[in-house]
Amino acid sequence: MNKREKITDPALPDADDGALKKSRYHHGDLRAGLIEATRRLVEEKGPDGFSVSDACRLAGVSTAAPYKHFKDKNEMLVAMVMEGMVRHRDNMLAALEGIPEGSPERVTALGREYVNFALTETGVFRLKFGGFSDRLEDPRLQEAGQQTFNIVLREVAACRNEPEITDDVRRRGFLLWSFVHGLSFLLYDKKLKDMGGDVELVSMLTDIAYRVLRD
Amino acid sequence: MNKREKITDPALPDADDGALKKSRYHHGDLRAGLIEATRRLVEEKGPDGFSVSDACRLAGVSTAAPYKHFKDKNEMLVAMVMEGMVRHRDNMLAALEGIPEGSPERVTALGREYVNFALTETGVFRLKFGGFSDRLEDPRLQEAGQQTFNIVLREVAACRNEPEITDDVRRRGFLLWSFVHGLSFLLYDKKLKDMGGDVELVSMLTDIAYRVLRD
DNA sequence: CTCGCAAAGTTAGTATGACTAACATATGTT
DNA sequence: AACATATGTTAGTCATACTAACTTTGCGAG
Repeated sequence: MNKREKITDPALPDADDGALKKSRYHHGDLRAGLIEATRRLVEEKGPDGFSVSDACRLAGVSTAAPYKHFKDKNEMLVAMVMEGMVRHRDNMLAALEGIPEGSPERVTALGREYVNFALTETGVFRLKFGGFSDRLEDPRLQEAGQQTFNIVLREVAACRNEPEITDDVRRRGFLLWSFVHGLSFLLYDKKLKDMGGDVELVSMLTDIAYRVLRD
Repeated sequence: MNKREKITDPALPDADDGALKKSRYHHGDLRAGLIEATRRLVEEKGPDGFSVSDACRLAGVSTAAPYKHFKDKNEMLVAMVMEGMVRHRDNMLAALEGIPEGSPERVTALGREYVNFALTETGVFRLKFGGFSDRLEDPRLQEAGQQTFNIVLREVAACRNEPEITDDVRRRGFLLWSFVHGLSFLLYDKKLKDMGGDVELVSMLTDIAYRVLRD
């Protein structure tokens, strides 16, 4: 899915030495490079283990370089999470492909993809929802999240044969969201395994969707 | 930014203020004092805004003092969260008082108290479940959480007229936990208000308990 | 009672990380 | 070609986690 090269091109060891050290003073697209480095490190070390210095080392620049592109560490994280949310939304939309309109399977597909993202891009997910710092409450992030939730609401409305997104639809959507959201956290924490549960994720999602979409 | 003074009353140095600081060379119970300071600060500044130095200032000791009682910052947090989990469990047990055995109201009462704790002691809750650092995965914390979940399982079993905690009970309990867990996160993030929802927490809990405990 | 030792504090110092200031180099109009 | 600007660097400040080595205090054995 993601084809990423090394962030800093190894930049061939200057075959013609003697000449001035002409090896790329400018990175090319450091902003993107830093976001990618941030993403990797957050996934690897966790949101609180991440440091700007590490990102700089990964990107191969000095520790002052990021501040030409981001106000501070927090803005780096916000930018990274923002990209993640876009992927999140795209993945959810893609998960709907080929499933007939108005069927509950569309809702469970969204749920599965939600959990999947949370478990795959744990760092992003936890930064966005884990209550890391109040500082991460950027309006653009809120907006992106809202858009994603609207996808769910649309499907719930379709399942309920509602032409509009009514309060009832919103309520059911929120119930489903709560469940899937909590599930994401608990599965990451391995709570299911801890209690010796051998429950299948899909059957659980189907179960809850059935319960919440009915009546 | 740091306008912090000592919180404890500077007057009456010999008075036992029972708070965080004693004026003697030896604190008396610095371990407890530091845990309390940690709790306050985590609630105030958030889990990631917390610093050992701040806790020391609050407790009125030097920045090296904590290391006579805790291995490192992480152990301070673990100790603090541990105390929180005990409160959490006690609160949930207390919430059951006076509600007839085997009634679904007992389950919703547990849910209400769960959410209430998450919203009241946000810092503790997020430290435990927000996925801060893997380092916080102390077996004693896992154990404490398991005990609390067992309270839920017992009530679910009673509602279902099961003498034992069967796989079915465990499954339904887990569904409920997921929901309430996710709800805790979303409510803190104010997602409900953001979507213009005017849904009552209690009615929502009753709703979901009804759906999951039935059939 | 007091002696001495361990527990519990202290000060001073190291290492690392976030961020800033001042300087250096590349880049793209014109 | 030249300058303005974007983008990068080095060097330094400040805060924090943690350690080392010293000091004070409580307390138990003789």
